[in-house]
Amino acid sequence: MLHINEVKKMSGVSVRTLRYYDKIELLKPASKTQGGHRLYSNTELKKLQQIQFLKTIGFQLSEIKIMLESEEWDWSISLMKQLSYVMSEKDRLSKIEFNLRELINGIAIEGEEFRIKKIMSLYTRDSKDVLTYDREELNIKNSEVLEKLPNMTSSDPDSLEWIALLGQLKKHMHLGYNDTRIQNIIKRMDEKKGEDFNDEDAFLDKLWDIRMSPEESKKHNLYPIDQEVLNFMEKAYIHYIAKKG
Amino acid sequence: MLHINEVKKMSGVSVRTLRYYDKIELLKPASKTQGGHRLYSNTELKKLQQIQFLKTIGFQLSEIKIMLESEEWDWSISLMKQLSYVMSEKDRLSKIEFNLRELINGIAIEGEEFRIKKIMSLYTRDSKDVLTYDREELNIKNSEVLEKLPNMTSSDPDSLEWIALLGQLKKHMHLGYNDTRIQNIIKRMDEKKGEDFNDEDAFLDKLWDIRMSPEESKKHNLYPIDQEVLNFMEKAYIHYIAKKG
DNA sequence: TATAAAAGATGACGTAAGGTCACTTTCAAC
DNA sequence: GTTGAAAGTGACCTTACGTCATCTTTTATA
Repeated sequence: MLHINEVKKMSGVSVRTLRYYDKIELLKPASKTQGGHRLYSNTELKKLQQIQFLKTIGFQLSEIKIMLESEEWDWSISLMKQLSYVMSEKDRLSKIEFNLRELINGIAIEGEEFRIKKIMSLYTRDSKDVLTYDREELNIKNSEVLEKLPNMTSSDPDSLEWIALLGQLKKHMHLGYNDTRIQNIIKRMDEKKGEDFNDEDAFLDKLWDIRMSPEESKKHNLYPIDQEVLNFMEKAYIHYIAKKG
Repeated sequence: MLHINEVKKMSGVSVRTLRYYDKIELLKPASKTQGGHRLYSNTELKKLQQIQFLKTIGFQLSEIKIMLESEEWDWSISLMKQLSYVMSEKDRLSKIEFNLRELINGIAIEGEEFRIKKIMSLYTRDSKDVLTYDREELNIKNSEVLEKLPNMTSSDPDSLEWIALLGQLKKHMHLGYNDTRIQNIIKRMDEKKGEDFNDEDAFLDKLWDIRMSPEESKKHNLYPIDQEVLNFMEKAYIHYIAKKG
């Protein structure tokens, strides 16, 4: 027979938790001393481990209680239920992750305040399902970019580099287009532009050429790049070519 | 001025919730009638939508309150923190999903007997060790990541470029270290490494040198860079240097 | 065997974000 | 002025315990 503290040491479950399980009748001690101290046997230890496991796969204590009480429990059904729940949760988190990355990259390019407020106001209506609303918005705005969207998610490293490079350009813009650092960034941009291997580059070239037309830039509003940065990029690029050439 | 029920209809937020937000001083009505009925203006509606959005990306009300109260809040840090939390949650759910599928398949294949044997053995034998280890590992991950965050916010375009470059390396690793595209990426890495301008680069150099020590690489786990990629990077880099002369 | 210290028990309050009653007061229309 | 709808407040409920505060039992030692 084990005292409550020994059970704690063997299972890692806190004393408070054991008393709580006793109270809600999930796990009662095998017996008690005359003075009322709880005593546990191996049977209870095993059951405790079952509880631990079922908790880690996401069941609530009330559910676990029912499962362990009834001898003939249909495990497969509740496991399937649990699996579908876990999957939907993962899905939800993926959407959140997507939104977060978009926001973070937006900040990297645009700087703090402006972008945040802009994006937040994008989610104004039915905030029930943010992502579907988002998709619709994009659909309406520009179907062209939408086709590229699956490849253009911010977690794609190729696109990410463009975002990073543009962000650095803005960050160090104050150094002037002739600065070494700026010229290096431009150089890397040019080199990356030169990689004309896959189909994505049609889009990337467009991004590069956006600087020519403010109207075009409005069409590709996924990561709005303000005109100032684009103008600066053009200047710095010309300078780079002149030096190089 | 809008009555509370009109706000509900426009925002989808329950009346109880609005009263709750009032009580915790997250969102106070613009004014009240003589009788004490809450009246909201457009300003409050907008703020409510911001709250809704921040909630959908997983922030707690207490955090949202602080964010909206302080004028110049460092959004990038809290967004990164949130992202790292979301990622660890996804990770946890993936492990649960794995366990669930294993159990379900076991039942499907082996029938009744399986559930007793497998489930029992799963938690009696080593599940306890596995689980506690698991939790601790996650905790360590989180705290370590948080320490690095101030320097390593990937909303900073400089760090972002490193992440993007490493990501591309991984993505195109299958092409082999001698491939033109790979060599181009390595070239840009080398060039960026050469930019030893500001203080952040101490960290970036470390990132570059991580390939030497697997233990160090574990410390910088925000965007886990597996050893495979690092080894590949080393090979490709050696090749690049050799070619370059 | 007396006593002190450690271990255990019990109970209350707190957590996050509200839901759900129960009861009272105000608003708006007639 | 009356009345029904809408608004107000307050209390208790939810999960799975953590954290005191106070009291009792057990155990070790003198």
